[in-house]
Amino acid sequence: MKEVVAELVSEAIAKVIAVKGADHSPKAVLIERSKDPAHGDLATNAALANAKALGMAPRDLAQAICENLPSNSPIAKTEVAGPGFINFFLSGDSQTQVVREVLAQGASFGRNQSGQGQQVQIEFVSANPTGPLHVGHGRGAAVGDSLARILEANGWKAVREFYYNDAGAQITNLALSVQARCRNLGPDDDGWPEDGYRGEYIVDLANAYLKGESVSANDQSVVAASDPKDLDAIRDFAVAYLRREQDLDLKSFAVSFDVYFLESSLYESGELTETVERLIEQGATYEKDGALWLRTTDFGDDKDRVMRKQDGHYTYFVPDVAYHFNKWQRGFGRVVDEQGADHHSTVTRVRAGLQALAKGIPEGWPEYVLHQMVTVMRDGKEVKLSKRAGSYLTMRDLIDEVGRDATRYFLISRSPNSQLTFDIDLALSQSNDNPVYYIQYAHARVHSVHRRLREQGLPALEQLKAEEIDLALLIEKEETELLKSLAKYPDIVLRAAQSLEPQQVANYLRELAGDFHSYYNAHKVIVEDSPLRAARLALSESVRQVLENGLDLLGVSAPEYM
RNA sequence: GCGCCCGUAGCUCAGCUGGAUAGAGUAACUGGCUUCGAACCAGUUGGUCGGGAGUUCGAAUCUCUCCGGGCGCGCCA
Repeated sequence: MKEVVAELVSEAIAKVIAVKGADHSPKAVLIERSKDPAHGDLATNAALANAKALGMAPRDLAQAICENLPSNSPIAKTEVAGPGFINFFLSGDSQTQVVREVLAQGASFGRNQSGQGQQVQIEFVSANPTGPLHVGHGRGAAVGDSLARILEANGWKAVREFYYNDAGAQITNLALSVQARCRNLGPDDDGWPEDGYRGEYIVDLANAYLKGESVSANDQSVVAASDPKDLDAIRDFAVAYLRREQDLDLKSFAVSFDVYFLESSLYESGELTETVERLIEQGATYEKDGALWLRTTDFGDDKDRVMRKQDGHYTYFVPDVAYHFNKWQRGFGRVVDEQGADHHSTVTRVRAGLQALAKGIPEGWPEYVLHQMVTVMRDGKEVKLSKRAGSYLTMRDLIDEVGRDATRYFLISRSPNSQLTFDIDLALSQSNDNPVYYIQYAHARVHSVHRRLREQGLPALEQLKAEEIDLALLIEKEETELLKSLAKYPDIVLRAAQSLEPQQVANYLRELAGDFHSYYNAHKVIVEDSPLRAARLALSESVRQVLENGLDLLGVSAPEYM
């Protein structure tokens, strides 16, 4: 409807310009939804934006535009207001039409094809297999998975990928820590590896290894060799063990991946050395102080970066570049990396490496969504993040205590750009106050209306023919508000994808649920008057459908009972 | 010192490409269930949108600057 009005206004402006004979190409017409019902349904600032160039007073131009609008259109009435806004009052039909659209389209209402079926890869979580997933990973999981769902709703074909570092120094450190535990050493004993992992989970891991347990993760099965001297065996077992733990956490969060990519595969395939050689060939590197440097300053970095250290090992970002080049070669024209903001310094390096590596890779490829820190509060005090198990800092404990839906909603309802405070006491003691229940309750309420209808032997919505539903009967203030809110949903889906901001969906759903609760308290759906009942039933079911569609984009369930 | 993010009601936060009196939740107070589920609703109180300057018909939103907080700035990953 916005598009229709925008078109009409553009044509009207063109006519005004033609009449005046002015040499002016009008600015793009923006139509927005009015916040205040007194300002109609839609409004435009077109007159304000074009008045100066046409040498007209804004209000006069607004009047002229109104006079040039066709009489036969969805616009029932126009008003010039304030400094020169034009307010549009739509005909009743055009406002209630959204209900028919929702009912006809069902789960696909709000979805669009702007992605044109193209592939987009979303890499997220990508935790190193050196410990359990913590709350920060949880935020990445919630945001990344929701982004994938939102892009899918916009016609993209999303591929979810998890990259894990199973090859670097941190993994050696992990293996040494497990080995030390196998020998009954603690973090404060002599012989404990420097910077070893101190968490209690290392003890469990060591015991499992000594007992010869077998674990499987990502279709690989590893049987523990039980030999404390065999560091390679310990490494393999430890990685598989922790990968399995992480998978269980993610499963309980209802997050799954299409591809697990191993850093070690870049070494095995030779892609890592090929990448380095290619960068050397391209003249993007130089030797200095016994190290190999990449000229990242050519691509906006503030200093060049070491690629290969004096000891011959590559620095961490070299596999990152090789990995992303691999993504490019796999044909992903679009890649979104969801990471913690503490990784933001790698953005410039990875992009610089890719620019140096091959022509044709866009400068802004890959895209990044970096979420800010999650701080955890308990007893009014901040709990410092550490990988120590047995506290609420692990993702799984949080899910067990607060529930999957509440945890996902909480982690997704704020802009990734903002720091997030997860108050454990609040989440535990007052979990009913979590907005997710407010939304789910609205959904369950519509179901309860349907149930009630059945109990009373009244015809269900699906038994009614379209002509038996007269939406013109929806004239209450709360009904008008609901109709407007419903009509917004497709815009929200589009905008959430364009800005890669899932919280826009979360905020919208809270508003829609609030509008429905207000309506529900003010008016009965099941009334004696059967045409009115039919219309209200159709409206309520539309709300339920949109709540379900929106919750699905967040990975949150839409329960029928609570 | 440099880069990125943030600063809106007592607290936690929305605020879409700049728009017409700045919104929720929570806390405090007042009302509303023999009537489709009160995990709800209606209302009251509460704000120099961190400070200042600029651009604009119009700024919480854009620009500059200062202040405050977080993260990152390694031949660690």
